[in-house]
Amino acid sequence: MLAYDTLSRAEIKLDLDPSRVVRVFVCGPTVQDSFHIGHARTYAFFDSVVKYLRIRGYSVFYLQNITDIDDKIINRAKEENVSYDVISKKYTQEYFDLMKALKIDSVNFYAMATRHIPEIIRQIGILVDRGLAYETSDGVYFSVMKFPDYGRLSGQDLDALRTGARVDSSEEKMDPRDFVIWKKMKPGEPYWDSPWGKGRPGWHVEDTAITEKYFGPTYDIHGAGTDLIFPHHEAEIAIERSISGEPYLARYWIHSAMINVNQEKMSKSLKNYVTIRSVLEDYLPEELRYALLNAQFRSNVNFAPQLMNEARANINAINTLYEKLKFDLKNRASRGNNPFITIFTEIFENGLDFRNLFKNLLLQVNRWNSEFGSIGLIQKEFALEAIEWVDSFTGILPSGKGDSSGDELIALLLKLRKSMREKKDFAGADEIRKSLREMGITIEDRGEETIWWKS
RNA sequence: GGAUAGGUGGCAGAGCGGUUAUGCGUGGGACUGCAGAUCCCAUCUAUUAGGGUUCGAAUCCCUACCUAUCCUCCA
Repeated sequence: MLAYDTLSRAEIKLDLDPSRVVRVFVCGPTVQDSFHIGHARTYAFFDSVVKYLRIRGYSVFYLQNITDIDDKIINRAKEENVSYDVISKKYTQEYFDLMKALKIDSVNFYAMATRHIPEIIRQIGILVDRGLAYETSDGVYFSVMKFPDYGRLSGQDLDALRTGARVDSSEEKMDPRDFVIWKKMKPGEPYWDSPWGKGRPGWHVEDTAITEKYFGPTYDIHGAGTDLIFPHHEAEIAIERSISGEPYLARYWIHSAMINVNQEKMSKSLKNYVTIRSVLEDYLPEELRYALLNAQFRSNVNFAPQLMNEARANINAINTLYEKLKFDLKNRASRGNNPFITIFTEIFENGLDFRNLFKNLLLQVNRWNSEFGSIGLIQKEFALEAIEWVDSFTGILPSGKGDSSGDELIALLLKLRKSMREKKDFAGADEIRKSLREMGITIEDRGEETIWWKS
């Protein structure tokens, strides 16, 4: 399986040991505000990648952190005049609700930062003891000068960083590039006790403390959005190597690109922030997943109406064929070696290429449709199985409304409609079709019989 | 200014030295009682600009211009 590795700056073969647990860590969100489709892209992508690995027989432990203490959370709490954890709990819940809605359910464990304070303090202690971090009046900082490899992952030149005008050079930091690993509390702020006084952890150590606890000093795949490469992952590498001596805390670094709106990255100041919730008001979760996955993961995706419309059209085409196949294959039989799955596997593993996978699925859907009347049951079995296989990790088939409580009513209505059509009462028949449509039922006349499904 | 990706038809987006991908959109047709879905055909006759290498370039090299992301919290 090939994938682009940020550290190698090349597409490389992922060498994973099938006899051991594959350890995957993806940076989770800071629970400070509503979540947007950028979050959805990153988490849907890794959700599908992990599910794929599992399909291929790997046992994957997928760990994600949740940053539930942070300046932004504190500021938000101040604005709303509530305790910080009112904010963090509210948005943690929203996050989980949205992930569920998007069928992102492959994470084994969500690690809250505030539940790992002892581990964080332990790591900071080691860094201070070794002279790699120092204390000031407002916190503890990691000294970047002591870590010559800083910048390796992101291709940043340390000297260029030094001259960069936008680096925050305030306070008593020895070097403007140094990053905070412990923030001392200001009056009224939440705090935990530490050898450096009351305060809270900095962002970067949070993740290294968590991954070290569950995975040890190294693990297999570290994922996140590209915007976290610098300084966050750079800092993680600096911290963990300083502690463990292992070169890089993860063997492979996979970063998914950004979602843009009007060709610009979403941001609050530009007011081009598209929330997951707002998209789900108009589109199915599966349509969103398709739209977000349907790109090479290293390419920025511009979010526009056409993107969602295209997703809707394609999802509909796949789903329609899927329903028709299911109708024809009431008694399923497993056929073994499915040639389509073999092809799709090869396509996908060439760079985790969801876009190419979908493209080829669609090409097949077109062929299956055009030959629908003439292909045999075995081919239909293969087709159905192949579609389900793709869905099993991409999650693009509409789940529909699971309950079958209305099925009898639908059958009755269709029977009624059939007799109306026989009597040429097309106005009445169309009225029934229209009502079913409003109930979310799609029907298709096929000679004598009419098939239907929920959509 | 530095780092990293790019600049392909109305839009999205493959191809990475030699068969004018593909999807969406649009137009026409088939099927249907009709509609949708589906299928067929077509359309758009595209490769930022200028040099170069080559028998041959969207694909390699040079120059220019342009765009996005990162260099600050960020998925």
